[in-house]
Amino acid sequence: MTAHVHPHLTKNQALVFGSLTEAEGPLTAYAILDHLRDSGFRAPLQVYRALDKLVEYGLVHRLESLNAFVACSHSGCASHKSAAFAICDTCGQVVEFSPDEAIDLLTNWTQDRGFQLSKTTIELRGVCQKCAAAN
Amino acid sequence: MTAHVHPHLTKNQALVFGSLTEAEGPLTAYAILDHLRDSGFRAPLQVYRALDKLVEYGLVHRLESLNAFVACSHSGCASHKSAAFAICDTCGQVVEFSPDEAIDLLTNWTQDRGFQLSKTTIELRGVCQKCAAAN
DNA sequence: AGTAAACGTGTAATAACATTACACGGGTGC
DNA sequence: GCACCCGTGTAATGTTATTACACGTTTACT
Repeated sequence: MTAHVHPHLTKNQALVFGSLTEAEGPLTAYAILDHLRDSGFRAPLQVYRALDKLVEYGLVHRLESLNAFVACSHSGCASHKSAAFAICDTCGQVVEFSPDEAIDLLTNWTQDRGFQLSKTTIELRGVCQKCAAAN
Repeated sequence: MTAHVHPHLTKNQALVFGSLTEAEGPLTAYAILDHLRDSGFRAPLQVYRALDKLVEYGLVHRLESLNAFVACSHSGCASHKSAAFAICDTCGQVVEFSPDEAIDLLTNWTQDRGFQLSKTTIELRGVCQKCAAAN
């Protein structure tokens, strides 16, 4: 982080980022590859390379529990220290939020133990209000 | 959850659980398979089936960011509401802890939004004190 | 005892996710 | 010019997880 707010995106990075921003929810690398076949993508590596950079720039997050990727909700806004995700197992929708207090508590835990934290993963799985209401 | 504290383990489940408790740190399903070849294991599915049950019983946790599994530190003790993991990227050691306050905050967030939480994943990646000291 | 249901097991094949290795091309700066 | 860095293209391979099918054991009900 401490990244450029508007890093220059290469052609492939822009295509991958476009796929993710157009999508309603998270996409796997191979789903992105399929979307971009018409744009000339041929191999998984083209997607993974772009994703690596986009994640590094903070424009995209990886969802570990899904092996998938989402565009950051706060693009252009580097205000949050770290992100958490509520993932609906019924409709696949993902809500990104910034539980700063909870993250502070976790960060304190690590500092108390001399653990040098580099990445925090918080993912909440369940059923969103809309899907729960729909039974 | 609300599981038996001492569920009966089948032969395969006991073998897989044994591999994980003997191991220093997390193991992938295929690493477990390799360990158990001499005990007659032949296919990944034998491992995955046992792991599914062990996770269901609360005896084993899956580490999403590692695609690996660890024996629960609190085996036989169902006291914690949910677990978090500090994972050292240098030595691979995993420390399990129960950040109840942080989890309460996250749970409140979901309740405020009518999100029915079923699973919480909290994984902290970084470098443990020992490895940091060793440079 | 007979038998159906539930569960565990064994095996093979395949699907899904991710990386390594190698070659090439376009810029930048000496 | 040429060395260096970065992005790209392609193929092959490695790693993680699931589906499908067959069979055996236990449980529980009649």
